[in-house]
Amino acid sequence: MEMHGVAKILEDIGVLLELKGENPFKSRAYYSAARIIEMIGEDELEKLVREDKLKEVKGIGAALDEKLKELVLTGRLPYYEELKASVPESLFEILKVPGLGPRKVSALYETLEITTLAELEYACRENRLVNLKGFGLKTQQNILEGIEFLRRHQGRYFYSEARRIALDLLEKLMEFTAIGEASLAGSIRRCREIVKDIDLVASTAEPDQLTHYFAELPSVTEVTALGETKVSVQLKEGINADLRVVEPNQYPYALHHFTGSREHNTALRSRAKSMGMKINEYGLFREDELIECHTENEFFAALGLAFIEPELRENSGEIEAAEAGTLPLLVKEADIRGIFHVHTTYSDGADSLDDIVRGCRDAGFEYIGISDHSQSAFYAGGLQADDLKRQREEILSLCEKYPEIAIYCGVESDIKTDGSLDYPDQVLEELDFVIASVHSGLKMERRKMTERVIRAVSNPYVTILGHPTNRLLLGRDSSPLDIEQVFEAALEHNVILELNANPARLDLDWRYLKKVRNMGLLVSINPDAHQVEGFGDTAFGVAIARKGWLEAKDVFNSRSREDVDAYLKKRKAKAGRAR
DNA sequence: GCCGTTTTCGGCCCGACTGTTTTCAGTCG
Repeated sequence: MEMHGVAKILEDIGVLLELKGENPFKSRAYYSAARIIEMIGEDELEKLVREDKLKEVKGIGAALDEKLKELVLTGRLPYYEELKASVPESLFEILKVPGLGPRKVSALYETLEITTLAELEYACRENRLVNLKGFGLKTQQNILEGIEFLRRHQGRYFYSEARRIALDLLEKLMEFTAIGEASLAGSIRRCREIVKDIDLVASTAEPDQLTHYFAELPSVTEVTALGETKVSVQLKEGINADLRVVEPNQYPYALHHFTGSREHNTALRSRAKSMGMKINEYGLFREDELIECHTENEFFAALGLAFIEPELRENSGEIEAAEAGTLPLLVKEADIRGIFHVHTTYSDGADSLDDIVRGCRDAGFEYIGISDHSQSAFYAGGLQADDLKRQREEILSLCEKYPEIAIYCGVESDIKTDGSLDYPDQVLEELDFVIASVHSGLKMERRKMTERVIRAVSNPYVTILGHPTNRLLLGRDSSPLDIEQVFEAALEHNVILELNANPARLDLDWRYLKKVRNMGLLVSINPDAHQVEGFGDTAFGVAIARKGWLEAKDVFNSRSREDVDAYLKKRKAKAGRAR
């Protein structure tokens, strides 16, 4: 049973219980368990089940323990199947309509027997919602707009894109004359790889003017809510943005509150309560007395905690670590000293080798690793052994031309379906490094795919495993793969794992990184750049690395030129002996 | 359904906004 399968099932049960009007706290218990399973991972879950230790996990009680055991051991859960059979599956689609929650969806189902988006749209057009208790003309209109919104955008955006739009908004916000402080908040501030909307927090002495100023910005196409402290708008890019406005002395509390995550906030509030305090977006209180904090730093301190970086606020151990003083010193963009995984016009890159090297030097990096596609990658103009030789000669001359930067000659070799690489050893041994990546045959059976990747990782010439799961965000699921086994093999064979920083990949997922770090594996944050501008993607990789608790010492390309030189030479010598 | 240094029962984080109501339920974050 797949980990994300288990988490998804628990999540579904939560929704189904809500639809059936069950005790909302019961649903919450399932949602919370889904989160827990997501974080602990597949291996760990199975281990806990086999050792009968699942019940010791906070948030898993007797009932969930039993259900999870059944699910993991048999791959089935009749409780879930029966629950699911009692409610039309298409109701899940309807739940995605903004403004429709389980109660309303349930009412639509019970009274009008609406089960699909199409039926709902039809019922709205036939004016059937107007006289329904709890509904009205306005709700009906909102639902119609919501359906259209869903069809246009699935309501999900890449972090890179949403962040760019959000920063533009923030800039506009700062132009308001009476602005105090303002910041990005929400999932963008936490660096989630996919976001649904933009959250902003601002302080001002003139809240009324600010909310109207925001609602009237030129990029706003629709105002969906406008209150005294909150504005919700839709932007021309399709994405929604929420602004929360507070008084200057409330700012740090509000910033924390609207940064979330919900799970982090809930956990922190419980902690505050147990310490005799109360948290809301306007402050931290003991009795009714405000505990004064001027920054988020002071806010955490008042709760007996070290400052928790926004990226870590997912309630996955950060509060405990902040209490114990064991939070990681997260890697920063400035720690990145060189770049691997860069394509040139030799294969499918847009810039010449010379331009790429110069661009990398000008960006202030100490080294660059060139890795064009290998010969099987026809679609990308992969290099024959002769082309590689020619490229190597050009690199040697560029080394003389640009002595400030080390240029490593490598390749991104396809991993063929049997797990072998795309060149014979005599070709590979000439190179400074090799990135091995799967590019085709993505839908193999799980066991075969795992064997394939492990065989590649076991090849002594492989330095880095490229985009390990092959997922495309919002486009393609990860390849079926026993990733834990791949990690073990990488550790055994001293292979670095790529964190591919392309905003559509961000592969490895941050949820794996803490485990990777604890295993002692090295990660290389690679832009997979196809032009000079592509180096900028490295920042997205750093954001994900931070989210995965990585420190500079866990990141290969935060090492100095001398250290990387030594590492690659040693690795190469070892490969030669292994043959 | 979970949890307990007040508790094995009775709580469970907290508040804004909208639309439907005429005091509040539902949704959202």
